Amino acid sequence: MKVSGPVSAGFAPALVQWQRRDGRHGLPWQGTRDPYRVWLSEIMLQQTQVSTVLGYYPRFLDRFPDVHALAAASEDEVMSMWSGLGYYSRARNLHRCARTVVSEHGGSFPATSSVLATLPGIGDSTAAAIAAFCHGERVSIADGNVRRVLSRLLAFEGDLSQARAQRELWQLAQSLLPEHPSADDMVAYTQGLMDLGAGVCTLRQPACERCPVAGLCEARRSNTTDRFPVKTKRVARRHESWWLLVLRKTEAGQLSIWLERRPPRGIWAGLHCVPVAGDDAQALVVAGDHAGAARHLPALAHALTHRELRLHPVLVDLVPGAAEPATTNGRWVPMEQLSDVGLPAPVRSLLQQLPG
DNA sequence: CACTCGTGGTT
DNA sequence: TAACCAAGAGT
Repeated sequence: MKVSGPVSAGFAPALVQWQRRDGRHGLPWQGTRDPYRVWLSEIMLQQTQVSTVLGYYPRFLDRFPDVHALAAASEDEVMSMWSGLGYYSRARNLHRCARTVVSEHGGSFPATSSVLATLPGIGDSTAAAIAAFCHGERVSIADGNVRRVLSRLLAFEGDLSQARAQRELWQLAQSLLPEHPSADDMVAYTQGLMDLGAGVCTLRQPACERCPVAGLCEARRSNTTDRFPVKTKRVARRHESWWLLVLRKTEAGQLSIWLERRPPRGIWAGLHCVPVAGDDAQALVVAGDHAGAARHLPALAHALTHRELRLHPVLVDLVPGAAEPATTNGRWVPMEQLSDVGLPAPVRSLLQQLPG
């Protein structure tokens, strides 16, 4: 699967030149070839917008300045720093990857994309990004930006909701790489693909008048940019109601919340959370003999990729000397220490604005 | 391969 | 506003 004609010859040079003049250069993870910093940014940026990562990356880097610091940390420390960023398997794999790099690679990240892709949490696209940015390897990233830019450039008709078409397009991406790039060329080219997708070749209303390769673009020529990328399948989102039992107690002037650890698989796996029940009655069973004091707070909606959650908080203040909650593997966490615990975003939000 | 996994922004 | 999706990977 290759691209021929003027597109293959002109695309990469035009993109590289454009990126150097008009692309982004001031992001916190740019201007370095430190694999740790590049790797961390790429993991955080998976399915996550730049504006969101900007609020996490500097703090995370400050707390874990290098791969050794991250490897030495506990998983709970890592999860607390990741809390709110979502897709928490990324954080667990990040931690595992740091420990693997230290224990099996002498503390240095592998230099090639193929070896990088064997590490936890690093797939083909992330491996390519790290290798291109840090070592100038001639390999293409394969993210959403690339799929959109190239599917328009080539008027690629494959259905990108299918894995086979994605692989096919990735092969085309490989054939569009600069022919004999320097390391700096690969940095500019890789960044250029993302910058073009993020700021010019956008999902809706692409700014073709600002596009450096508009003259090569088949979708532009045929005025069909809105048909690409082709995706047929839709996300099926089912609705569920969850009851969140907020158990609260005061001991020695210390206000605490009862938190459990979520199961190792599924939604919010491994995070801390208030007890979750499938209905109101189950929540009150967990609350035990204090259910009478339960206060039902207004429900809040929380959308995940495949589910639409309706969360029903039930607040119970335990009296001094009351029996422990009827749950296992839970513990009391003082309100002041919630910032040190990995919590789902809606749960953290809920606990921060409880009524007195 | 199809499915699962968070959260926030955009239209 | 419900739908779509963003620097994807693991199972």
